[in-house]
Amino acid sequence: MQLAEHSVRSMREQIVDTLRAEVLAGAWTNHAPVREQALAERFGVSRGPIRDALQELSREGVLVYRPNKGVRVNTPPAEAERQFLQAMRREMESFCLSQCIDQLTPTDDEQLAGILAELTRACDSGDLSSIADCDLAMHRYLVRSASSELEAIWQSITSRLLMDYSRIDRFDQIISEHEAILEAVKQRDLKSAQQAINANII
Amino acid sequence: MQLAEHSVRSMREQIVDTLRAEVLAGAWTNHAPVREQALAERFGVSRGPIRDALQELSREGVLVYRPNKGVRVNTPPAEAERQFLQAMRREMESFCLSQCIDQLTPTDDEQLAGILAELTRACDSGDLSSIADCDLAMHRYLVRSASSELEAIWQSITSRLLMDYSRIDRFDQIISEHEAILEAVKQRDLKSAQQAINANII
DNA sequence: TGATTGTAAATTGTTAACAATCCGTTTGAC
DNA sequence: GTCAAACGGATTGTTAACAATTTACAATCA
Repeated sequence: MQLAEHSVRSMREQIVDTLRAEVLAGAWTNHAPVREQALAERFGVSRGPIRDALQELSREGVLVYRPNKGVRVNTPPAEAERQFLQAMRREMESFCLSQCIDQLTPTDDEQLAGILAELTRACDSGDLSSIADCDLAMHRYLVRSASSELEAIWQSITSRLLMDYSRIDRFDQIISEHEAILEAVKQRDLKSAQQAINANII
Repeated sequence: MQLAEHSVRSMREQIVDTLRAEVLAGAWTNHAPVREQALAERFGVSRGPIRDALQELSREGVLVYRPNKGVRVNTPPAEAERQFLQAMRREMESFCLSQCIDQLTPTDDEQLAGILAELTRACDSGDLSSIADCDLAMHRYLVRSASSELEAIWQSITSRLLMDYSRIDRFDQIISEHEAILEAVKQRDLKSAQQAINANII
């Protein structure tokens, strides 16, 4: 349940999180290849950690790696695959809820409330990248509370699903959906929480 | 459907495949940390490609990475998690079969028959590492035929499941189960193939 | 013209040296 | 004797230079 060791974000993790958020927010096209040197200069490090980050994002499905040719932004999955991944994500989050909900503490409730508050701010300011970030942060928090093992799998499913994340509109709806999730979790009401999550994953 | 570009195995992929097979065959304990320098000397390369391989295996769940402390062999999942992962693997392979079975060619049949032949040889010689390898190779072939995207997710699920792969006995049963899979696939009989796969994934 | 080969620049892949961190041991104060 | 700080070897993290490969473009030939 504890999320210790989290202040220790390695250089690679920071780069990964930044780049993933940008790609999923649609900031990059998949026409031009991603150049290591340019990213190294931007982040003020050498190409080593950049290569590490690009490799991780490739394994996650955000980028595509081809030997000796570098990486590009991945394309969204085909429709049948997308529906299957969606079903997997639902099942996974339902399972994680069932595993963790009875072990959550008031501290966890506060953490989730904090994420919700940040999501609200992001919606107010219309910061798409930040909205996508906060949206995922709440789901990730629950998955991680259940199992850090499943978190990696959840991430690669979710990243692939969000490769065509064109659904960032209806800010008020996003907020209310996440309020419903938080409320059900606070009540430790598994069934309601699972329903709220399923309603949010469309 | 084509599996082109497969002769181009990068150094990293070769190392990853070798180490994964060894860990899943139980050749390593999780008591001692994995040392980069030792592996570099063994494979005759510098630490760079080794680090890449270890990072990939960590993301896959075979190893566990801790900043500044290197990697160790991962521990098997808890029982509830194991059952969930098993269900995911079944659903995933069923889905992949439904996607690819009608597009398989006689060439694919030959490939699968070749894997089965190699599995039989491995069982005869009792080479556990090779048995595990061939077992997975047939499943992977079908998953990859459906979607190279899903292959990465399938791999990380399967690797975690096989962290306690103590079930390598009954060689004759392993062979007959895979013969049943191949036969159903050859007939392009989706239902039978899915049943055969489900029977094999225990 | 159109295809093909040769060449140079750009890019990725690998290496070895250096920096930062961890961990077991020793040292020293109390 | 016990505990904590300091030392030193071992290990991981990062960097910059070098090697191998790809790519774009120009020159050559049918």
